[in-house]
Amino acid sequence: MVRDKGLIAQRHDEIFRAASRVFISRGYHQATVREIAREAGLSLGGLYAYIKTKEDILYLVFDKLTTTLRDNMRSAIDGIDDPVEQIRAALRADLKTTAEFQDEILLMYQETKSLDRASRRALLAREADYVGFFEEILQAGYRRGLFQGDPRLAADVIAFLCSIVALRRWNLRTRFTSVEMQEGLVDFILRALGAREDNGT
Amino acid sequence: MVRDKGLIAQRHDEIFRAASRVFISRGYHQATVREIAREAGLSLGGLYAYIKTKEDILYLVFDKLTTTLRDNMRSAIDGIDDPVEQIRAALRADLKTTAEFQDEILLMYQETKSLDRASRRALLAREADYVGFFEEILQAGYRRGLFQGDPRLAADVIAFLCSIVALRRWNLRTRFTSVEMQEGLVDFILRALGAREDNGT
Amino acid sequence: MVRDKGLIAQRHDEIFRAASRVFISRGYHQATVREIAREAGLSLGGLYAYIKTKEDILYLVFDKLTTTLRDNMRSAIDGIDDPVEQIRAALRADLKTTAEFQDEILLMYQETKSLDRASRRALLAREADYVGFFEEILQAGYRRGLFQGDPRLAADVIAFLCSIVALRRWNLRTRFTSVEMQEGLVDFILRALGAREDNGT
Amino acid sequence: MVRDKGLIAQRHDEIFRAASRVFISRGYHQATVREIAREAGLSLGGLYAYIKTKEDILYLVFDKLTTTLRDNMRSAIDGIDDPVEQIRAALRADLKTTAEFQDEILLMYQETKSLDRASRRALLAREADYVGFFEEILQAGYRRGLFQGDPRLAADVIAFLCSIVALRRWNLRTRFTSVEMQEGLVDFILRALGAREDNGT
DNA sequence: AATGAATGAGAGTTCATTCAT
DNA sequence: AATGAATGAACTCTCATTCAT
Repeated sequence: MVRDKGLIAQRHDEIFRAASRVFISRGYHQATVREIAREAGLSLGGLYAYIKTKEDILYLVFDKLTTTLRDNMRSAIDGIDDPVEQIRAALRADLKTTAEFQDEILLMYQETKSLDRASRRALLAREADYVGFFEEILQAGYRRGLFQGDPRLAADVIAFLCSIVALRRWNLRTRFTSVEMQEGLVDFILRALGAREDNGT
Repeated sequence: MVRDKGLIAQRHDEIFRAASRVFISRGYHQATVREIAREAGLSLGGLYAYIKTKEDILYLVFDKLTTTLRDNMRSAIDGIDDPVEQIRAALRADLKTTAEFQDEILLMYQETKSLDRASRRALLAREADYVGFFEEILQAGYRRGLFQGDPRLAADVIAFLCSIVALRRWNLRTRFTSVEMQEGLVDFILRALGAREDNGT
Repeated sequence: MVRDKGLIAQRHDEIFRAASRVFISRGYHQATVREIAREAGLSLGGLYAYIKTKEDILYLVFDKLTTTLRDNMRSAIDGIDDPVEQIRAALRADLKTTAEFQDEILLMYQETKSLDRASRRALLAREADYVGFFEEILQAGYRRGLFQGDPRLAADVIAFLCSIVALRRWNLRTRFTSVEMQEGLVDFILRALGAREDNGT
Repeated sequence: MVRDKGLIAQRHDEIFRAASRVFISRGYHQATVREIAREAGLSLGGLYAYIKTKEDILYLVFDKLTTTLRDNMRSAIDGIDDPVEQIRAALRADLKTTAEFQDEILLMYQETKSLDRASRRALLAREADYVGFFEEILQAGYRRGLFQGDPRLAADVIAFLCSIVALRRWNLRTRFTSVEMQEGLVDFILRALGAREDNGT
């Protein structure tokens, strides 16, 4: 309905931010489109000029989020060669981003099911890609004898483990500081990988 | 409304089973109380004789589930003394139960937020108890020098990691068999714990 | 808003054509003003410079249509003197025009009710005028003893009967060719009028 | 949703009556389901226990109407043998019923288009059946040499002509009494059919 | 103790119309 | 004279819950 590309991008960003807040505080089903419109500073009809359905808003939120996660990950491992250092950097980046967007990530675990088939598939494909980052690093290290165990499974496990920060926050935050948690997790994972220093041999 | 205790227990069990099926296949919000009543073989009014709100049914489902998980865990580690063997048994039990109730566990992660404050707290307290099983074992092993790292954090991490079976099934089941996954996870975790054989010294 | 009379006439014609297409294919209520604007090659605001409400567009369509019907009728009977031949010519003209504008005529029967009181009255007055064409011919023939029955009622009946082509197309077109239908109707009506050749007496 | 068959039949009848009134006075699109519910003495949700969509209500109205028309027609020609007398009886019955249900019949012409494809087809098939009543009579008379012209076309024309009472009421009622109109139409049609008395030869 | 018809608040969505640019 | 983004009232439909029977 609205033609102006720049305006659409700007509004989508506003809607993304407003919807994230509303979905996080009320949940997808409890949230009303009216609330999102109000939070985004739009009228109800105005909001509907930029989306087709309520579900579209949810997808918009997830789309922005996964794009951010991927970009953060990419720049974190850029320029590092040693697989062990890459894994360390990737883990820290993931844990940091997960901590930053813990509400959004929790939302994603809770509400991916509310997307239609096509959107859900698209989203899960992105998630699988994300696991791919870890897998590539692990495979490279494995070939050089730096890691133990199956690198494919480890990639899935590691990617999942980082989300503990978001999914078990209710429990963790009463027991550990963020630093304890992040360093503890990195150590845990590096031990699990049997990581040894790359001495170049 | 209904007084007969035995009847209440029996009906609750029927409702639990029916509601699990309906919530799992349709999601909590999409599921209607009518559907649950029909699936439980009760009339709508009849169902309301045993519950007060729709949310009650959700809590009932989670209550039965967490009870089952705890009981399974208890009997799994019963009679084993060596902490490493205990952890191994606990992990296998958890992974097995998680695989068996993967739908229910996924539901619990997705819909705990739909409970009211009090029910949510009660549920999370049970979850924390569950982590306690792992923690006790790890503490015992740590005191004997069998494990590395912080046992408190490790307990949380391990308990969470087992739920990967339910939460990332969409990805894992296309890449691994259940046995690969379960054995791979046990190995991964034992390496992370730096587990060494208890030689009694 | 727009002052230029020539421009107004031209735009009205474009709007009439666009709106006819849209109303016919989607129905008056289903049609949106946006669609009409797009079909007319105007912007939404642009369209509103030439009409005041959606209903105005409907009236415009009916106005153009009834004007065309009346003009066609006038030129069809122009220059014919014998009432029987006049009736024959009028019928053929009406049937031909009705077949040509069957969609528009169907629309008029369906949506006249959607006009406001004043517009509806104006439209029905034109329709009554149209019946007048037939009545004048019949009255003239009746005075010369060429027709039987009440010429006033016959006029209404005949005018209505021609619209069968538009209103019952769904049924007729599966059973008759256009020529069968048109000739059959003319014969039917002439028999009903008890039409006899004007032998001048 | 509601199980009780008797109750469903009774409510459907109430809904039919209420909806007829509302649709006739406001038109299908202007009418709201709330109005229909109120007019039927039901709550909004209560109404929806007996219908699935607003369109269902429209179909219900048309269904009851066409059933009534057909039944009236059947009993009108029952027991008459002479085709001319049958046609006369059929015409009178049709004109009488059409006059009685003129609002409903006008509504049917206006709003059949608002039904979905399947319902529309079902309705038009009933209409075609109705034409069949006339056609059978005409064919029988034609074989005995009592009528002129194509009986198939005549059947369509006659069936349509009777609806003039409903479709052109706005014009006719200012010019004729009901009796004038009905008798005038019967005469018009019998002349058009070239009907002659059946003298048994 | 059981039934299921009834309630009505509230949801997502559409679209005629306006008006700042 | 033209544009199209914005408005918000109004619509259809759903469903947790109640309560007369």
